[in-house]
Amino acid sequence: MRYFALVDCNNFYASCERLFQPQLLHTPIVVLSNNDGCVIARSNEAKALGIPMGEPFFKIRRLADAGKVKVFSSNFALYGDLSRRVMEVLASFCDELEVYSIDEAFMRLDFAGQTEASSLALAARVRAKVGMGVGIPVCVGIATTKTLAKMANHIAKKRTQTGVYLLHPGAAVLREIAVGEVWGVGRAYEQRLNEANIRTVADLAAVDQRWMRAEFGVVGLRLVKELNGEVCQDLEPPISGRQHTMVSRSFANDLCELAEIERRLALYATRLGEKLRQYDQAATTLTVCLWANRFKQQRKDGRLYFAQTIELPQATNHTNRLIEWSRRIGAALFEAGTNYKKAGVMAGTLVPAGGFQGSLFTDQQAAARSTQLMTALDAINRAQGKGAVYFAACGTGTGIPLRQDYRSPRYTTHWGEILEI
DNA sequence: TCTGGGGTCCTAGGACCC
DNA sequence: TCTGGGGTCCTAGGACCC
Repeated sequence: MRYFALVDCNNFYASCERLFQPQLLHTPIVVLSNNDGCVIARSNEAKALGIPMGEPFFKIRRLADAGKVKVFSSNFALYGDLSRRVMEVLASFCDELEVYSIDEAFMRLDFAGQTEASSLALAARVRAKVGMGVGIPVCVGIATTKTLAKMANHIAKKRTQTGVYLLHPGAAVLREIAVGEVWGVGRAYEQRLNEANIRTVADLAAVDQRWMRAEFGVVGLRLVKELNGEVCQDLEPPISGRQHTMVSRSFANDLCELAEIERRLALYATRLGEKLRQYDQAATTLTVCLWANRFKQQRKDGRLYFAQTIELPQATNHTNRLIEWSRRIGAALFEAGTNYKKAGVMAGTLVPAGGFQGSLFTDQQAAARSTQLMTALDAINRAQGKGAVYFAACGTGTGIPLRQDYRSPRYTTHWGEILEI
């Protein structure tokens, strides 16, 4: 029998912070988004205090000031490094691993000839090895489809002491779990399902599939099939097949000047070029997006989102080209008198770098020189630290001003911040 | 005062073609 | 009372995920 196992780190960002400050083991912890905007991770103790996911920080500042909850700015250098270590351990247990997000992965397990008990024992070994080797607590859910494995993981987290669970379709426990907990059922679907008197996972699994297809399309139909043990989603291949990639950031304060927005776009385009070159990809289209501040509604038509896409004359991952076009599109989108809150640059229809068709009019020598320049730029920035060399369009300041009042040290990725004992 | 940053997939509707 | 219809391609928007 082939199974999927979903391994999910418990309260991942909070667990990462705790790993280096073990005295916080039973303290409520929250981790904030960029610019310390809102809560993106909570320890169990913080959840118990009633702090919701996505809560704006200013609403819980009093709790923090009173010492009721320990607050961290997000430290993605640390989380990314610990994630990599967790995934390495998981990879040692199976041939096929799909890293689904920074804190969870699907494993393909072949349990031929194994009993249920020995499967659970394997899951327990995975859990123990990640705990010992990296220090991050995880839960493991096992089932015959990905959707059921997600559900099994949910049960492992909420309803077991062992942190592992093997789920069969039709299990009685599904009658006790709200339909909104199903992977793929968000707020909107949950409301519509409830209106149709479908309230538990078991209700959804038992629903008429033709009705589901008509009401919720193929997405809904797949959900129901997977809940009944019919495989509709296999493991995804790694990221090489990605459709597009994006760099976007909210600003610490609203921006109203084109020059400042162009500078941000240049910075984001720089990062975008790095991402593309890292995976040997090139963009054939480029989109620039601007968001107006939705809490300062100023337009009569209520529009908050402005975007424009262009087809690049030639696929590229060169920072100078990306900056040039980003600024040009940004200037076309910009309207004076609008408070902008966020901007982004997106590369679309990605193709393998080097493999793409040059235009008839491409200056081959200039293109080769530009490629050399990018290689040198990346090498220097790797050696000297991010942002050691950059384009003048990014301004001469210190990069993007980011509010990070509560950031922990980058213990594992920065020599200057290594843990001292 | 202060509200994240990535991604995916699907569908509806418009443009255009014959 | 009036109405073409069927195909493709593209984009915008909405749902979901973490």
